[in-house]
Amino acid sequence: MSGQGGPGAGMRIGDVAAQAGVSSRTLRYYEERGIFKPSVHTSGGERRYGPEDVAQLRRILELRNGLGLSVEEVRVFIESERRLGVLRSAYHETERPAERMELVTEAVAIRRELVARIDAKMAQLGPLRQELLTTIVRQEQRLEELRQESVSEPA
Amino acid sequence: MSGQGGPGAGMRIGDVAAQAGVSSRTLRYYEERGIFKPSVHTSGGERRYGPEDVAQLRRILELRNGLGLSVEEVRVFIESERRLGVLRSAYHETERPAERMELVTEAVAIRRELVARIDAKMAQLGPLRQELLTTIVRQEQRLEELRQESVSEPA
DNA sequence: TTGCTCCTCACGTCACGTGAGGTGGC
DNA sequence: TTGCTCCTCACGTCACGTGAGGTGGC
Repeated sequence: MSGQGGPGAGMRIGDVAAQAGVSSRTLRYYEERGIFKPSVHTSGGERRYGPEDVAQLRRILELRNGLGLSVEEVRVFIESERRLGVLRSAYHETERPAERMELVTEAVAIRRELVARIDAKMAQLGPLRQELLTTIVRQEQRLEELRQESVSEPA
Repeated sequence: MSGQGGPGAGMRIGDVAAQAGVSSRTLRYYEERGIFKPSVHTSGGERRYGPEDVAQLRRILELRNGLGLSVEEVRVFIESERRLGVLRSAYHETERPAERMELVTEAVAIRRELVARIDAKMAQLGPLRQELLTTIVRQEQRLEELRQESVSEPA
């Protein structure tokens, strides 16, 4: 036992937030909205986050930053992942095939929709990037011209 | 004169909004924040938008949706484009080379930063997309298995 | 004991959504 | 004249930001 490197167990909210590039307030807000809670609260009332919590947070921010999902949309996705985890651990036991098929079908639909969103976003980003680069190249040529002018005609 | 196809000149706010996939409120809000105003107001106080306005709006939404820029960030970008337009039209007249170089340098910097943002976003989206697809394939295999089960073992 | 971070209210802000009540245009 | 859309307040909401005032832990 021990060798955990720390006092209690898990990281404090400020460290988790800083590492993820968000504020402590954001983590508390996510907890309030039911999408991200710490595995442990200390007796003094402080939140402590384990490695799985940190991984979960990374996932949430990936969906938020990359796809611009709302907190509610993230909640639906996380919920679907959680239910699939339950399903996997109870693979051939309690659940009836019909129920499992329903869950998996729903999960596939959610993921398909996310892929569609990603594709739509990338279809926007590609041309925009290309256009910006073209403009940059053109403006750098203009800069070079202006540099020549300001040398040959100083005042 | 005339042959414009419409009564006054330009589109009404509801049509512009619907075509762009946003609400009228959003357009009024953008006007309030100084990033998007109609070229004409009718005597009755209604907003009328021309084709250049529609193109401008498309650009704004591209930056908002694709990159998640705030209204203020969009304003800075639009402002930079506007000043470059002025610069271009007054190419060899009023502006001194030093001023022009300053403006162009600033514009290049803004665009470089946007390209960097796009690259960062695409670097996030690619792997996420791949992971979702992998999961989808795996879950569809599971669905097929469950289908087999529900046939061979109906009750 | 002193800092530092944490805690819970609670009000502020950004980007709109959503009526309330009234006027303009085909 | 009747609908429909437009107008301006103005309050509501979502996702946090930002102190206010107080407690916990190295």
